[in-house]
Amino acid sequence: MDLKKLAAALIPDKDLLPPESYEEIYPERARAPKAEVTRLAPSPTGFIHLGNLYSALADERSAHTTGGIFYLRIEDTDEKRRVDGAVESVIRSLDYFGINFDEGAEIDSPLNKYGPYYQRRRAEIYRAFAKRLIERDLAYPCFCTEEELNAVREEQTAGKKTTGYYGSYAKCRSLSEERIYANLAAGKPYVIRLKSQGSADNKIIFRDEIKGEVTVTENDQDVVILKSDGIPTYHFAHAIDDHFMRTTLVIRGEEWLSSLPVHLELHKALGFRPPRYAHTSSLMKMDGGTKRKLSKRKDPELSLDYYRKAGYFPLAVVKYLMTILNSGFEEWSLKNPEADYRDFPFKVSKMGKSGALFDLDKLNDVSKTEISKLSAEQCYDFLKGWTDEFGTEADRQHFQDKTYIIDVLSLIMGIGGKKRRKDIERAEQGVRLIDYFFDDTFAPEYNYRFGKDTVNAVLKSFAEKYDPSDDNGAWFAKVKAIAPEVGFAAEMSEYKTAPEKFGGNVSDVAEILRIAVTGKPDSPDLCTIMRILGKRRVLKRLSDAEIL
RNA sequence: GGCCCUGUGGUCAAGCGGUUAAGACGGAGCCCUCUCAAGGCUCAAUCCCGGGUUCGAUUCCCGGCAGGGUCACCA
Repeated sequence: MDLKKLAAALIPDKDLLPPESYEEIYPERARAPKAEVTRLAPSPTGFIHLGNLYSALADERSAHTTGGIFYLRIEDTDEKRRVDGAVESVIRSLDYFGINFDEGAEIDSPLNKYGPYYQRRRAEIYRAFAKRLIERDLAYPCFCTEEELNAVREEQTAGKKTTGYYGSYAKCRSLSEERIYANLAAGKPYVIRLKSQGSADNKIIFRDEIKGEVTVTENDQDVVILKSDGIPTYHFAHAIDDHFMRTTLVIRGEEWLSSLPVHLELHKALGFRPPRYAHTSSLMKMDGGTKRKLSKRKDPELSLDYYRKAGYFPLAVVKYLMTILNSGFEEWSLKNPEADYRDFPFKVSKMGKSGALFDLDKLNDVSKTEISKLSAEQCYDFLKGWTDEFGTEADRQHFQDKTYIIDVLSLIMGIGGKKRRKDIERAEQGVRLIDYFFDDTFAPEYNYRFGKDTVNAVLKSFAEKYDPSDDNGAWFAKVKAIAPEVGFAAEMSEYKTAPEKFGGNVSDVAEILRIAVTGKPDSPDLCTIMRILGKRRVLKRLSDAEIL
């Protein structure tokens, strides 16, 4: 059979470049020996999720800790799945979490010399190589219909055979020249398949950057490389793109491990040296009694929007992911609390081999400590950013008064002091925590644990003694002084030795005042709260709180 | 079902033939304290099972079992 003629008939494109020329068009990158070139290669199917972020972070860190390049390639070979605006959304979402590309689709960079970065725009490259494969008898046309393929699969399943297009099941592999041209003349649609040279009897020992030595079966499947619309499949596009974009390290989910033999054979057929691969274990979730991969449909916590809405600090999400990515990160963070996470010596080889369960408690903990490190200004910006988008009208109103909010936050969060409040995981909690500092959202619940006479006596007595210029010591001395007036112990030690002799103690006096002023039995330092609220408001709240 | 990956406390996990089997989150308790928060201290809790190899296996080998993944003209 005249393969050159066949190739020309199958891929009649006029001005395809000779495949070899691409080696010069996309030369090896000048880079330091250890610098990694990595990529994120999403299909533009819509919104990016936590799994993507996780993977992107591994890519980005691998590139940037080695002085390499991290680029964005769009795998848009499946027209049906395309969603408008998806690319911008990927870039924006990642940017929100502080992850940026050096190069690639929609990235404004002088480094963009390996594009186009959309696979649909690289059609001629794939077709040039497919043509070359046909000429070399490493690929052939297949006219099988979906029905025929399904029938074969059913037969294979029934006979407990390996499913797929291989060996004697690969009918079109041995089509006669006449038959091929007749089909072509009849206008039958066709795909181009790889003519596999492998055998399922052979094992390949492969070194994965995460899993270590992996034993896989050699590929013997005549996989489709060009679909009937002339667009490549993922497998084919991956081999060509990662070669010519000079990717050194392909980091992808472990669901790809099973198609690794295909990729290895494709690289061989194409005459490329394969990149190094790192197959990451996936994020899992506990469902019922068993673990399962986090799912886009079922699990809202997979969506990145979920974290934005809930008001997690973006850096916290990233750091949480870092703790899963490299377990040494957590210990390192503890030793270097002020350090930028980017200074951590990230290594793909240190990534866990087994799928980690997504742990909300841990995320909450990381988020708490990140928020507790914010300056008053940063805290204000963070909370304001959240209220602008997700808060109530009242919240937005409150955040107009920046100086007042900053005073409140400094107190509530303990900013500047030695004791930082460290229980705010999400912006929303922080915003709700300061409601009582505003008259319109002050919603007291007067749940006193003492009777009317005691409560009113405490309230009245304090109102008489109250002087806004008192410092903490003077303020507390006054609170103490009220205790004996209502039969409470002024000293805790005194109370502890004989609790039955008193109706209560100083902390109970403080509790009554606290409920009156903040509307709740718990709050930060009451003295400071009163100072921020101001005399007029304090006195009003004290009298409003009396039991009638 | 075939093939592949994984298997240390509830969770994330160090560990690479000899350890009292780290640490973190979560849980329980105590202390401190005007309450909350924070902080300090203490406690409970782990090597999937069975065979080997070895003086000695969590660690190496084999076999089970369990969980996950994958078997498309989707990526």
